[in-house]
Amino acid sequence: MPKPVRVRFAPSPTGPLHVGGLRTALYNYLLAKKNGGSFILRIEDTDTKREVEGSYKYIEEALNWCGLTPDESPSQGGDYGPYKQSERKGIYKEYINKLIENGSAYYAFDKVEDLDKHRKNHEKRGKTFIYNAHNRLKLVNSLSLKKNEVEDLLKTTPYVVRFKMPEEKVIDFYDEIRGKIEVYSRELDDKVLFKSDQMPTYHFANVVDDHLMNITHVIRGEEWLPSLPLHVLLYKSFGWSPPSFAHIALILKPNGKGKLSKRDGKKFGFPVFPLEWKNGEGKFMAFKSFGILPEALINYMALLGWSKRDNKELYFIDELIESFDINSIGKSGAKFDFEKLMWLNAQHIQKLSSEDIVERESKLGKGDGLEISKGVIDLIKSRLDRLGNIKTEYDYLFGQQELDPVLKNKLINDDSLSFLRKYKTALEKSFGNAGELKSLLNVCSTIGFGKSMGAMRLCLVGKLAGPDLFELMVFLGKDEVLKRVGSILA
RNA sequence: GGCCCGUUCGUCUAUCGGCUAGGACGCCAGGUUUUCAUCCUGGUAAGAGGGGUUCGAUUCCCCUACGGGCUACCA
Repeated sequence: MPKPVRVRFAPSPTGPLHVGGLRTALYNYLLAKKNGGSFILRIEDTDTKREVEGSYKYIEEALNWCGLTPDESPSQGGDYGPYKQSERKGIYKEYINKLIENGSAYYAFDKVEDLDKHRKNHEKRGKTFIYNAHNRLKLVNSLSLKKNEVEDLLKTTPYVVRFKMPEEKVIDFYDEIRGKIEVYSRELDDKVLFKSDQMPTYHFANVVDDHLMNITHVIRGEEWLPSLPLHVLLYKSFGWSPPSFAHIALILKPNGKGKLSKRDGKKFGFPVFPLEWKNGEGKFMAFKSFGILPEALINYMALLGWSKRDNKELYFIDELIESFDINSIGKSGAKFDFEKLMWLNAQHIQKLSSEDIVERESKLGKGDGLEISKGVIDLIKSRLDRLGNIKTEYDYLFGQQELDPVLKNKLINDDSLSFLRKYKTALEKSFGNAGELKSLLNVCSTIGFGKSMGAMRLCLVGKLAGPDLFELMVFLGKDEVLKRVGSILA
């Protein structure tokens, strides 16, 4: 029997979750659900200095909003906890000692400043300083010092634990997306596994946790590809069999210069975070408050770097789970295209019932007291491509608006006023359904149907936009229509 | 600088040696809606460059260019 699929999304709590992280989470989630497996959220908070208050809560809420709810997480717990690395210190200590005992790792006492100096000197000579077999005996560590010196230093000075990278070895490893990759161990360094603050580094904690949590597939960003050989070697040093790995390409800025970053939202004028986030730099736009549906975001993120041959574009989460295939993930970085997201958003909105839209609007919590009725949505649904802007975009459905002065100048004159007067009088007598209102306008029209409609629309809307004029009249009702026309005539 | 990954319409992508290179977004044109939006129909536009391998390369190999990532006691 194959092992149950267990995948994890393992962000660091250094700020809000952005689209790149979200897509990584999504692919993990899809793989898990496709195989009836588990999706685990693990928080990698081994760098206490970079931790940002509120990040964990944000990540959790963002995943929930998108429907990517973990099966195991710090707040829900599970059989493999704790799920926060800062709470697993004892475990790492135990496992690092195993590596030291079996000769795969060693203590190092070099000062940070000394290493920096070495790096700078090498750089000056156009070389790269690599802490590994070529120079480790010239540095300060348990391989170069005598046993008693090491014991003394261990008691008196801060130390780190480094991985003992093999000297000359071809390391080959396999990535599900990229295939076989080969690297020479002499290009790699003796990475720090355990820091002087007694915390593990990413590389070490990640491998230990993935193994202990029975993770079967690691799907993560491409930025980790260069350290995959190290990770593979770590598994070997423990005598563990590694999970399978898939490194997905990064999401790029719309102009193609570098990976999409936090600040790009402001720069390009669209959100990059699911939920709102505030920090010292101010408030960041969010997909949610911008009126993007979570299912549209998920649909778009899935398609950014993954697709089926069948040309299908519109996917719901269940269909994504059904169709998802790790081998059809693309290799190259994709630029974030907000226009296409908006298009998908409109498509998903059209799939919603008016009642659903009303409910979603109310959940957006714009808290201005104005309620959006089902009638409003029925009237404008086909033209909606986002939520949250109905009251500003369709303000005339909630009250009479000022006429656009330019249009007023152009469309309101003696002729159109005389038509409006005639139509108003007729409407007072008979205000029927949309079809009847239309025929009635035709009867009253003295200046041509188009012009009449324009004048009437301007009275009701204030500009030349919006839903079908006669549907709009029915929606507003007789009194309101007469009032708005009357105020122009007055 | 070194190492690793990548490169098909403007953008997201399909193609896994036979291509008149398909779809979607965008854009343009036409139709429906006597307005606008929606919707429908059509159009626009691409395999970075140079070498191989092959009867045949977008597809396989090499080089170059370009893009991206890594090169920390950050993840």
